Amino acid sequence: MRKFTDPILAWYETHARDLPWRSPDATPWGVLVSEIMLQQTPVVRVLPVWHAWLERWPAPADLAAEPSGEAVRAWGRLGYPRRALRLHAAAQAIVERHGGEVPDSHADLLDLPGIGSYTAAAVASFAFRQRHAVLDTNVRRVLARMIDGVEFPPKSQTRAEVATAETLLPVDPPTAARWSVAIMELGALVCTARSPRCVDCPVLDRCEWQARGRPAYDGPPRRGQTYAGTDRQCRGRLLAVLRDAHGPVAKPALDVVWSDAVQRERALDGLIADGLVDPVADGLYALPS
DNA sequence: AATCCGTGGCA
DNA sequence: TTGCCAAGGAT
Repeated sequence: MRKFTDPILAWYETHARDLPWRSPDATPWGVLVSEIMLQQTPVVRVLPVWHAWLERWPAPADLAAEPSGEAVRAWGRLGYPRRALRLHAAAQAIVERHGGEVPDSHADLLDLPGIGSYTAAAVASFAFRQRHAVLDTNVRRVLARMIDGVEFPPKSQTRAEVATAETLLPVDPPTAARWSVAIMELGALVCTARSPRCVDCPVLDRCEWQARGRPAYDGPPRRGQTYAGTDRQCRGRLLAVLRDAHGPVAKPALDVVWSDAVQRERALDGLIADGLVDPVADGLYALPS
């Protein structure tokens, strides 16, 4: 397997981006925050929010002491604001269960709100230099191409993918951790979803997809997630009003951002049910306290 | 297992 | 212009 790992590890040494959560100064909390923010959100959009977040809340206890609505507001326009709520809940859980220190075990990380198998493996690897198979969208794509010779991985993660990732994982934990970030970086910078830069690939001569002539994806069609007109867009607009306001907002200020009353009420109810909005009084709404 | 959940940049 | 996609998780 070193025929794959060695060239990618060497490539990473010279091509890795200088991201703040990879700095030796980064704390486990900083790594955890970055991983939550990076879920489905590009690095360039995360960077400024991450800096502001860590400056304001340098430790889990700092965030845990704040109302959850402050986390939602500081989240800004990163998207999927339930992540902010879960990060706040995770901070509280870290204080209550782990004395305010981010736990270093995969199982304890997995028990935290908003942390699934990927994020638990990522934090254990990147913050604590442990050995875990880290399977994100980048890694899955690299493995699909390099090993299986197909352009894209299956829709949902398979056992075979996990087995492949574990087979490639170097034995030495610190080396495994570096490998995990290296193959992710390769997927992010070179083995990209669209227009991969194969000429810059350190394992081009070992890539099965390349050997087959880079055949186009022929699996089941991707479902296009139309956004315009959805509840998600409506929720986004409603929450933006509350985020940009200083205090509680009266109902009419929410009504103006979406014309379909039925959908608007459904979206608002959903936000309340999710804990993202607090109906503080008759006709008044605010971010949760 | 399939859906839902934001947002913005880009080819 | 618009579909695609970006370090997923919860239900």
